Order: sequence, then structure tokens, then C-alpha cells
Amino acid sequence: MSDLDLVMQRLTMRGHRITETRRRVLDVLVSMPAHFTVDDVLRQLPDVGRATVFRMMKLLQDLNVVCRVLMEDGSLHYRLSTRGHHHHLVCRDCGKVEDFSNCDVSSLVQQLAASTEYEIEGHWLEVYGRCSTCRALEGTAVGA
Amino acid sequence: MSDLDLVMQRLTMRGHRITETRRRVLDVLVSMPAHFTVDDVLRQLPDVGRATVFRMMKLLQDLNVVCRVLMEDGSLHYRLSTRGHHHHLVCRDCGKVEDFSNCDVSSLVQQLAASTEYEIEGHWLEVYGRCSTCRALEGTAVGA
DNA sequence: CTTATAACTGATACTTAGTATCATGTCAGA
DNA sequence: TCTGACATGATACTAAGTATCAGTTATAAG
Repeated sequence: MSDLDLVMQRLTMRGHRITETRRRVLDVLVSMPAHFTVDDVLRQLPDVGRATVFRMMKLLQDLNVVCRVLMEDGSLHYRLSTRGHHHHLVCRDCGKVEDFSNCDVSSLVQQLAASTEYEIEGHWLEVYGRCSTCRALEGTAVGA
Repeated sequence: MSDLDLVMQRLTMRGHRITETRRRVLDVLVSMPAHFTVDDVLRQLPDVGRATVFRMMKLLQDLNVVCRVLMEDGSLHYRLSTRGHHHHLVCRDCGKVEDFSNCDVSSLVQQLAASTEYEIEGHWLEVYGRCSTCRALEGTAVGA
């Protein structure tokens, strides 16, 4: 059973319907690069409505199929989610996104909880930098 | 010398001018709650142009006077910045925002740098939870 | 295999956040 | 006080997302 079928199954399990449009959007999503916008998706599916794709992205966020990435410029993109809690390491040159979940924010969170008396329920962490490929490229660039 | 004067000084030092509008916007900013939107500011200054306030917010971000807060719903608000690098602890009930800078993300960052060969240049961390006040309130609430 | 209906769709219009343009106004240095 | 670069406000625009609504379709009950 393919990943797409799994998503379909999760949809029906939640009382949602499997439609041709949803199938087509999902097909496009898996072919997308590291991160994308709704308009990227729409460009590949000109006959699908804007609202439909936005509705679907919200659905897929609930289902943990996609998540949002906060870019360094403050804009939010979408991306296929690895299952469960994770964070993003974003290359600010090529835009590549890597996940990591071995985040030891937990100790920080405990520390915070103790010092502030907050009941911590979640966190959002994005790390920005430059991937090895982009660093290598800069080494060979002229103007660098 | 007041905080506002300090900001003015920083503006002139960077070659910007002190205008009546800027003074008025700054006055409003310091009277704002924990976080706010540009429209919150505009409501208090109906005769100031939208673009002007947005321009000013960008300027003030450069000057480290304000920063942006990512709310749990994904919307971005502004807030007066504590000087320098820090993160936000946001109460999802009352919206209160606290800063913390004793973040030991540095060890995490080092770990990431080693395992991914990224050159890490920055990070964004927001922690969500419920402050002690809101937790206490829930204890007394009926429907809880 | 029908059929009823709740869910889905696309169009449209709207909202919110922010940017671009441009003619007018004004700060601040010479 | 003059002057030009900087700042302003109006306007129009873009981008991201939501609301509404009439028409379509999946699906499950009969």
C-alpha cells in the first residue's frame, strides 16, 4: 500500500471522502520540492480552485501529512511532514530543508517550566544555516 | 534619557530622521500590550498611513526595538523587544509573552552542526504553554 | 441499483499582512 | 533660509488565507 493510499485511508477514517480532486492534489504534493506554497500547487493544477487547495492543506495538517516551515524572511511555506514531532533545519542559500527530531529541547523546556511556572505544551524550533553543498560552492565562487 | 530618546538617537545615528510621526508611533508602541498588530497601532493613530507604520516596524526590527512573535495559530504579531537575542514563551490562554534568553540551544546547535555539516547561523524558538495565572483560573472554573 | 444527503467543489468576494509607487511635505545640514 | 534627500500618506497592488454559496459527487442506506 502506497503512502498516498495511507493518506486516503486516514481521510476516510476521519469521515472525509476520497475525491478525484484530492487524489490529484496529493499526487502533486508528493512531487513537490522541499517546500512549496499553495500557488506552486495551483500552477500544476490550473483547474483546481484556490479555496480547495487551502482547505486541503488544512486537512492535511490535521492529519500530520504536511506541516508549515517558517522561512528566515518570515514567510510560511508548506512541506511534506515526517510523521510526528520534528523541527526544521533550513539552508538559507538553496532553501533545502532537513528534519531533526533528536532535539533536546526537553531539558530546556523543563528548565523553563520550573523557572516560569508555565505548563509547557509545545514549541516551535527552526534552525537556519548553510548546507555543506552551498558552503562548498561558495569556496569556488569568484566574488566570495 | 528615556528609552524613547535612546531609540531616536539610534535612528539618527543610522542616518534616519526624527519626525513627529515617528515620535507618535513610538509613543503608542510603548503603551501596547505584550503583542500587537500594525492595525492595533493604526487604530490609535488614525491619521497615520498604513505604509508608514509598516515601514517603521521594519526599521525598528533592524534597530532591535521590536521583534516578531509567531503565535500558535501561525499569525505573526509584533512586540517590543528586549535587547539582543531571545525567545518567546507564549501563554495560549491569555496571550501573555515572556522572554527567555537562557536558551541552551547552543549544545543542540553544535550537535546539529556536527551531524549535518550545516554551518548554523541562527534559530527561531517559540515555546507555547499556559501561565500560572491561567492554570489557577481553570482550577476554579466550573466547566473545567 | 437507486436515491438522498452530507460532503466536496470552484467561483467569487472578502480579509489581513505587507509592499511598491509617487506626488507632496518636511527635517536638518550647509 | 535654502535645498535636497528623506519621510509621508494615498493609492493600488500582491500574497496568503477565509467565507459564502450554488452546483456537483461520493457514499451508504434502502
